[in-house]
Amino acid sequence: MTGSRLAILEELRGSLRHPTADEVYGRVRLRLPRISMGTVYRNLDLLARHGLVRMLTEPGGRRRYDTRRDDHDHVWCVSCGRVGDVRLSPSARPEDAIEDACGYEIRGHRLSFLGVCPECGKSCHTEEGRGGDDGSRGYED
Amino acid sequence: MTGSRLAILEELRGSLRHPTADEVYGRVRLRLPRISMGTVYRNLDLLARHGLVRMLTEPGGRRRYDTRRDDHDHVWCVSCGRVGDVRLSPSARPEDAIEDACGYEIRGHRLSFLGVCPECGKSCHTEEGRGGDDGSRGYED
DNA sequence: GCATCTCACAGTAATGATTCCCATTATTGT
DNA sequence: ACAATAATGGGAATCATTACTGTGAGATGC
Repeated sequence: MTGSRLAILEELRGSLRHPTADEVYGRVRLRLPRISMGTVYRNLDLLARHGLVRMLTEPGGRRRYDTRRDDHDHVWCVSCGRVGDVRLSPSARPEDAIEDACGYEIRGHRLSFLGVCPECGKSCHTEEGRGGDDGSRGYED
Repeated sequence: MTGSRLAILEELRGSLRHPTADEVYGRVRLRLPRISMGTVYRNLDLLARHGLVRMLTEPGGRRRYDTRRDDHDHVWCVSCGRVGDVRLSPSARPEDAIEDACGYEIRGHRLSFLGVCPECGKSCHTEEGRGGDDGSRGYED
């Protein structure tokens, strides 16, 4: 755990929102003025890979980072872009419970599963993890 | 509905997968060799805005397009990147039902809601749709 | 103490996806 | 047909992210 890595993690933890890499860069630079964008990306990726932060992909493609590690989902404001956290009770139908949980007026949702397709599952069994590609995106969310 | 717009929609409908803009471009260019990337993006966006296609954002950020208009969710293979469609019965717990529904070995999911946050909801009522920004991403998914 | 090794780093160039711009071309209404 | 309007092609610009390269700081061994 190097100095810049720690600074990145701390800034991320101190942030209420779910900052983009660029926002993290801006904050960390106040402490370490010589830090570079590459270092921020490298460390965010590394922290995500080790499960210390969660990487989110916003509708549109930009990435955001989250230090909450418990199981929760997200609400994106289609107007201003802000991101909130939500926890749903397991039995509730998402759309029904969500408005109460976060106060947003819900317009829709995205539900995507990440997994291994039957073809890849087969080749994994025979080739035993060809290329280590398997699960390389498991830290994304 | 112009010629290129129709060609884009037809190629999209003829595609089994969920192609990226670049893949759509490649296919449409076989028919209309002079079409440009800008036209593809402009029309995909326009078709999405009108609800004729659905825009997806893959983990990592690239966009894909889908012509199925019924309510369904997606499975992404973390190994090869292919995307599948799934329909869940409304009462089922996603993770439990999903493996049967698509044959993927599920490693995780992304659930995000798109909505209008309380602050934006308030200013909408008073300013009545300031800038038409509201809902500009409502066609995303 | 000194040579060496290694790793993270800053700085910068390169890439990939998407958007913007503008002169030209197609489409539409009359 | 003709003017008004909208869409297009081609290329440049932008944005987010990744890759490359040389440097320095700290660990390791002698």
